[in-house]
Amino acid sequence: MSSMPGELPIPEMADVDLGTVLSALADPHRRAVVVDLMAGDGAERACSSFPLPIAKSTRTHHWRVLREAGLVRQRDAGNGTFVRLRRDEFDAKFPGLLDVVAGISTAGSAPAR
Amino acid sequence: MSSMPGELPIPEMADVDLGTVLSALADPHRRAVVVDLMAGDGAERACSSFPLPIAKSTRTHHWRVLREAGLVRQRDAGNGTFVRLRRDEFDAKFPGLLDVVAGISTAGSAPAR
DNA sequence: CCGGAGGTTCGAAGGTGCTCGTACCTCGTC
DNA sequence: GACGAGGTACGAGCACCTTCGAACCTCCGG
Repeated sequence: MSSMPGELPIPEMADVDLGTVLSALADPHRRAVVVDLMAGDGAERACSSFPLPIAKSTRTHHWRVLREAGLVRQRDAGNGTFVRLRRDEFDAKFPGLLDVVAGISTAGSAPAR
Repeated sequence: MSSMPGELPIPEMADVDLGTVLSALADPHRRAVVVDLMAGDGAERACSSFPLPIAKSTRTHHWRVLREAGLVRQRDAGNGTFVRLRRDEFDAKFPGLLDVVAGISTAGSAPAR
C-alpha cells in the first residue's frame, strides 16, 4: 500500500484478483470511466470531469471499487481529486485485458462509413 | 432463442451484454469451467464431469448464468446434460476476450521449467 | 419394477452491490 | 470570514448473487 502525500492507498498488483477486476469492469459506469481514461493515454484527470449521471456519494463508491480492484491510482489535491490508470502495472499482471475490454466497449462508436 | 430438441434456450449473440459476460466470468467456479472448456477445444462435455465442490442445485444455477450470458450452449440428453462453449459466435462479438481471460487464468499453471 | 445417478425447481438464508440523502470536511475565492 | 465546489462517511433501502436442502422428475441398468 503506497502512502504518498495525497495518494490514496491502493493494493499491490500482486494482491489484485482477476475476479475482483472483472466485477469492477462489469459495471457500465466504471467501464465507461476506464475506457475514457485509456483514451486519455495515461493522463491524469479530475474526478469531477466525468459526466456520470449519479449522486456524488455513489461516485465516491465507484472510485473506491476501481481503486481497490487495482485499476486506478487516486490523488487527493486540495479541493479536488484526480485519477490515473495503473496502465503499465496492470498490463504486466493482466496482459491484454484492458485493451480487449476497451476495444469491445468502443466497438460501434466510430462507424466505418 | 433456439429451440432444438434437448437444446436449452440461449440468447442471440446480438442481445448479449458485455457487463453480463464480465459478471459471469467474475465468479471463480464459472471461470474455471470456461477455461476447462477452452482447453477441450470446442468439445462437448458432460456437466457432471466438472469437479465443482458445490451442491448440485448451485451447479444448475451456474449453468444458467453461463447460458444466459451467452457463453455456453447446453443440451439435455436423457439422463445427463452436456455443455459446449459458443466459441466462434462469442469471439465474433467479443474478439479476444475469452483468450485473454483464459490466458490470465491459466498463467502460472504450467511453469516453464 | 425398483434404485440410483443426474438435474431442475422451489424457498430460504446470508452476503454483497448500487443507489441515494444527509451531514460533515476542506480547500480556494470573494 | 462566509460561501460554494468537490469529496468523504454513514446509514438505509432495495435488488441481486451464491449457497444450500428438500422435493420431485427422468432416464438407464439390473
